Amino acid sequence: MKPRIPQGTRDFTPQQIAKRNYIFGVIKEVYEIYGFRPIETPTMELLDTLTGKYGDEGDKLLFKILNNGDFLKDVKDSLLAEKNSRAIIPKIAKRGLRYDLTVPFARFVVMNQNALSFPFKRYQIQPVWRADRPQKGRYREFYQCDADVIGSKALLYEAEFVQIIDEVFKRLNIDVTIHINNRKLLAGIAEVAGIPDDKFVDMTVAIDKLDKIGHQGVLDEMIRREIAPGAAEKLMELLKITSIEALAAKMDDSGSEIGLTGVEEIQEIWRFLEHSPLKNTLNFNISLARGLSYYTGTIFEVTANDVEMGSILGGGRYDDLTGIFGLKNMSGVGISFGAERIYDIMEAKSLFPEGINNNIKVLIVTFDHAALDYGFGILTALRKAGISADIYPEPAKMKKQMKYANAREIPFVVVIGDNEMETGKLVLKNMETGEQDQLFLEDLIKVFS
RNA sequence: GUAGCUGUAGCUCAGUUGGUUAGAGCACUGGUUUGUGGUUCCAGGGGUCGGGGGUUCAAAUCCCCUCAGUUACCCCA
Repeated sequence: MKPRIPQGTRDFTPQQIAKRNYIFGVIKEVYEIYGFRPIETPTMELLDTLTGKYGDEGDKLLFKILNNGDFLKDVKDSLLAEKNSRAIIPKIAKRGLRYDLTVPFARFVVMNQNALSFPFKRYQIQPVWRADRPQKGRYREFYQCDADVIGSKALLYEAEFVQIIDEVFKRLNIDVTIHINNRKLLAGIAEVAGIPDDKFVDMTVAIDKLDKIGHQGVLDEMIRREIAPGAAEKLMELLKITSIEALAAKMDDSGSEIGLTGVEEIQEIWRFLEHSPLKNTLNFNISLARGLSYYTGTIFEVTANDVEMGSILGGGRYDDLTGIFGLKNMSGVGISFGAERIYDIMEAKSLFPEGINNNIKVLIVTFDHAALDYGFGILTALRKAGISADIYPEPAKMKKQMKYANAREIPFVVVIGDNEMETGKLVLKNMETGEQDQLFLEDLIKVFS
């Protein structure tokens, strides 16, 4: 049987795990400094919880879990004969794998509201699953690193997230641009341009591609999406305004209340950050839209400078995420780091620091069975002293044991034979320099402590 | 869902206009050395050339179907 893994999934070697944990570690540390606490939710949710939250496209990308037992027993023959998968799925699958961490979080908040105090700040680093077509930087199983604060409309939290983003990428040594926009401002622009509400989503999908396909491309895309050419052209004119002040004036002139609110929100975030300099650039970007339909206010996105790569973080404010689960008036704002893409960037630019691969310190090699017995005692003493150590499990040829130490990138080897057992002085070899020392056990322990 | 590219040893890949017994490097095993690896030398095992069908005296190579991987679009982290 040929070993395989499902499409879009990956194995991780110890070296890769070390690097991933480094990224997760930095993100966690910063989240905790800003007062976020970790939660975890189950891998699977009830399908009811997930369906309808990500649009039709999202529903198709949900992994469903087949019910246990005789799952076809109660399905009517007529339904089976129809071959309508959509209708049959709820009958044979009541659970699905989580698609993101935000919807499970909303459910969590509603279910645990008595145990939480608001504003509630949580972070969550767990894998999610999407039955998407994999491609570069996109997988069917991947980790999200979310932080959200729920139960407050304060724009101070938006400012905090900007600081968090800045701090994380500063620590990871990646130069980024933090793009920020506001859904209300987009609504205002749509209003001024005369784009009807039912075309708003089409509009945002189109203008989100501005960087990629240019002005003409966006215009074509909007017309393809049946937005009136006149309105589309007016919108393109508005998109050319890049300063917040000019947009504020425009919204004021046109009497767009919602647009004005959007501008004011952005300006308030800027005020919070005025006296706290950032390392990275914070960029107001009118063409930033993001697909997710539940955002209602601020929208964030981060791109790495000097690297061809999609966004490495997304986020925003949503006013009514928990409403669907029966808890009204819970405004929240959150972000999600794209750990996989961050990993790829750091790998490509060799940004992982030395020494994050926490390997064992020393390997004991022996010449014969007597030495192996003796060596096992030494090994135990080292481990009791808290030193990460290993022994080659048999007195194989020196060459083989050394090769093994080398392949595992173990920095030191202790050699044990007749001489060492007689004198009690152990040979410690530095595998990098080739230098050797003779030490008693207690001195050996000191070297590694 | 649509389109392009790729499937040859455990891994990375060569294999010419179809032509004898399909190769290399790494990895693995054994020997050489015999108290020292990364950096001696020698030998060895391991392949239904993704699968099926077709053309041909002859197919890894050409054609068709199929499966898988991958990249791009849609959408998204």
